Amino acid sequence: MKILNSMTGKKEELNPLHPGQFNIYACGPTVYNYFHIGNARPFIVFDTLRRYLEYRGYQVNFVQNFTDVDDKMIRVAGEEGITVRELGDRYISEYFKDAKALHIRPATVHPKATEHIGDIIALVQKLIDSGHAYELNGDVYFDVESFPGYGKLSGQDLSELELGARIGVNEAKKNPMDFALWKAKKEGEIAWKSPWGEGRPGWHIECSAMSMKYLGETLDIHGGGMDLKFPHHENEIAQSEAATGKPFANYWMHNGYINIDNKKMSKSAGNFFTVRDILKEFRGSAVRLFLLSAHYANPINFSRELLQQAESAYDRILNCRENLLFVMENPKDIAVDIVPVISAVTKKFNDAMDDDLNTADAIGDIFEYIKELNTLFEGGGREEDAKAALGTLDTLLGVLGIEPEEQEAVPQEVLTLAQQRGAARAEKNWAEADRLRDEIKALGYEMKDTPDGVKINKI
RNA sequence: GGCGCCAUAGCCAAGUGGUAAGGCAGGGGCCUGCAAAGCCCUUACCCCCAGUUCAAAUCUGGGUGGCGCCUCCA
Repeated sequence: MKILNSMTGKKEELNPLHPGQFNIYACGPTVYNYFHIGNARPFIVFDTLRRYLEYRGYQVNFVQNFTDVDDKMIRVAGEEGITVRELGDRYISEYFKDAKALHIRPATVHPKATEHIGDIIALVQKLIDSGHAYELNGDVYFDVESFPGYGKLSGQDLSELELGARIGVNEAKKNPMDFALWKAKKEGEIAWKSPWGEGRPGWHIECSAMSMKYLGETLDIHGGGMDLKFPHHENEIAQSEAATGKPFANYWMHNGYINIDNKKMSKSAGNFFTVRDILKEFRGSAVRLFLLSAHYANPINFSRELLQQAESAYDRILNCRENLLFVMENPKDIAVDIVPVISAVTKKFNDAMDDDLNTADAIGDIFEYIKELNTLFEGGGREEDAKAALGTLDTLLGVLGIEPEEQEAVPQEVLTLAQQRGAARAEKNWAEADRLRDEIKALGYEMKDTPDGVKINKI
């Protein structure tokens, strides 16, 4: 498999550090609010990467953190009159609800910053001891000039950066680009004891401390949104590599933004849609189909119309599944040569995914497969063939996290009406058949008559 | 100012040297008592101008338009 490594800007063969196993770290949310669809993109992209690697037989250790203490957390908790801890607990639990609805599997570990203060302090101390960080009135800063590779991920040159950089609040910093590893407590703020007095961790250090704790000093893949490339990921590299002297991550992956009217969606700009709200109107699988319909690194525009298109496309998938299910329940002794079709789609799908996780191409392959199945099974078929076809379809959809939700059972009342309609049709009593069809529709169900029987679906 | 990305049909979107996947929407047809589903047909001067090449949507140079990072942000 090849992956576009943001560090080198090139597509590279993805080889794990340890055979058969991938250690992946992805930056998770700051839990001060529901997450929006833009936040959801990396969750879904890296969940899909993880699913694909597992499908290809790798064991994947996937770590995604929760940032549960920072300026925003403190501010919002203050506004709501609750503790930072309470705020974090609330939105972590809300995160899991939305994530589940989007079929984002829980990570192997979801570490919280507040539960790793000891690890963070140890890492900061190590950086001070090795001359890469310095204390200043209870704050601790990373000395960017002590790390020669600073800027290598984002392609930024330290001397150029200084031109554009805002002058640091703390004029005493050695370099304006020096960033906080530890922040001294301000009145009323949550704080932990440390060798430099009471305070709390800076944002960047938590990811270094937690990723290395769970995945080792060198990760296979580190992922996140484009906007984290600088400074967050740059800083993670500086801290981690300064501390260990080893490469921090072998591959970096960055997903593109979700835009509204071609402008970046962000909480600060106020032009965002929460996943919670979107899920009131659209199904999780449709949202996933929408997000995976473009390459992960490209920007994608968000609109209701586009989501509606994804909904229709998803219906096409569901219809195919239903048709196969129907064949399985009403088998005919007509052999379908399904094996070559299955191996062909599997190969095409794998090739697409192997090429830097080209989900758009992979989805196209699935739809081609669907068209083939619709044709092959049009006149019915054997149960085993339909079962094999459906199994492959579900496997491939599963890699993309497109998983049909459990359907509620059709009520007996509707089944009875459907039977009556069947009888009326047999007698060619069309008026009665139409009446029953409308009655079923009024109950929220849709008829699909076939020569072999009746299919019933909830609308 | 520095660094970087994008431009393919009405709407999305693959394709990175050999004359354009797929989905949605529209039109026509088949099937069908009706409806639904499905199938077939149909819609592209690949932003512009040069250049390289037997051959370019694909490579090079120059434009034009749009976006992002450099400051919390997925």
